[in-house]
Amino acid sequence: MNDKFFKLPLEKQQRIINAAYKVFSQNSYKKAPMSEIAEEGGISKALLFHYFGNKKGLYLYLWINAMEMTRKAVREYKTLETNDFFEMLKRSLLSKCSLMRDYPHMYAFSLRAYYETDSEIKNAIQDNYSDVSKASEKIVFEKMDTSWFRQDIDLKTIYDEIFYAIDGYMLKKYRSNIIVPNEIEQEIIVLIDFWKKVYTQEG
Amino acid sequence: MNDKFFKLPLEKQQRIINAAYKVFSQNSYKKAPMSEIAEEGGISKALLFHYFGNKKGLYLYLWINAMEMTRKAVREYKTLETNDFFEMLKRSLLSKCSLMRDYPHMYAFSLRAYYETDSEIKNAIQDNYSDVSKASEKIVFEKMDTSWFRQDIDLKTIYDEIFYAIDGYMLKKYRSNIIVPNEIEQEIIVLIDFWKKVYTQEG
DNA sequence: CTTATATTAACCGATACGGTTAATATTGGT
DNA sequence: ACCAATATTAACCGTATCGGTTAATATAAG
Repeated sequence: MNDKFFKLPLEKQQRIINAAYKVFSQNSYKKAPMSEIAEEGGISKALLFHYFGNKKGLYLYLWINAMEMTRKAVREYKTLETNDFFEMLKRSLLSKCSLMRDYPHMYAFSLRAYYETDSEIKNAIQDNYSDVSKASEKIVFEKMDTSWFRQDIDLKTIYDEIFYAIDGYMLKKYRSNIIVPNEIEQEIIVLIDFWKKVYTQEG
Repeated sequence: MNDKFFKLPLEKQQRIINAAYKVFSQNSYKKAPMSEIAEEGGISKALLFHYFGNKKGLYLYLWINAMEMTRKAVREYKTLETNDFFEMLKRSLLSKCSLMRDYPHMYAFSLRAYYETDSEIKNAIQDNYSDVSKASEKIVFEKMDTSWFRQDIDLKTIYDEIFYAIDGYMLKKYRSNIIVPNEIEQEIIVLIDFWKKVYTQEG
């Protein structure tokens, strides 16, 4: 990792790492070509190696960067500072939308990286990893106020179902190849309101 | 396409095309290697070319085969012969589970193939394509008995949400790399019962 | 105009690709 | 046991692409 990268204009930095997020999110580590990243980012391949040393260096930077920014966004949106389930869900998802505005393919990259099996990076990645989703799931079930929920349906199933739906929704967006954060934000809000209406008791 | 392929033992046929479904579902058309398919299927690469001519031939066979089998399963499960939404949903999903039993990666392949952009196959694929999901969506909204649904929430949102959740659920299963159709079938039934309870009126 | 820095075109050896071919197993009839 | 037909593959071919380097060029700074 060459520190000169950070002296580039921010817009150029983002263009480069977004290109990398995109290519690495659409291909396995091994089959994601550096040349494709360079082209997508509008720079030469040589410059990519100049900044990040080698392919592994770039990948690891992307991974650490993704985790840092995710944690930062969760903090900024005070995601964990409520015990209202739907409020927390909304903050969590809106924080992800804000990230998506700057880094449209970061979310897809993180998922793919987490399941990456290539031995060259698997170990390096899991060292720097903290299981965000499992941690948040724990918080929901231990600290959350669940008295507003319908009593006749299983809370865990509700929780699973909502996160399946979010994943499926995002998958559809990625498949369409057109990421419009404002649109996503709006549709996410509609979905959350929908869930609140459906899963909580009237009154 | 060489007709001798069909004279192979059925188990061997399935092993080969399942290997192909797997590799093509995990890589783009261009980056899915024939050698990987051969290895995964336990045969030589030369034999693969002997049966299917070339890469494109294999891919197109997989595509046509997937559509045929999907249609056949929908028919066998009498999916469209009911106007109860949840019954239809259940039949539709269970028919997919039955396919998954023999061809675990066919569903993922179909999705990826549908969105494939490679010019060499894009045209050929869309010729042989009938939009199953859009057609079924139309049927739901035109012929379905919706009087049992809760009146206070939008039907289209319910429909979208359910299909997001199914996609997300399947995505999770594929990412875990362990496809157990019996388990999936059971969990799908739980989800459908869950939705029925949540989205229909009491009484 | 000169030096330092940013950037890239061209290149390199290695590998992986789609596809072919010639040789080897395997089968089935006699 | 033999042979012919068929099934299957190892080895090969030309080409494209890969990660990574280098030497040269463009740009900026003093």
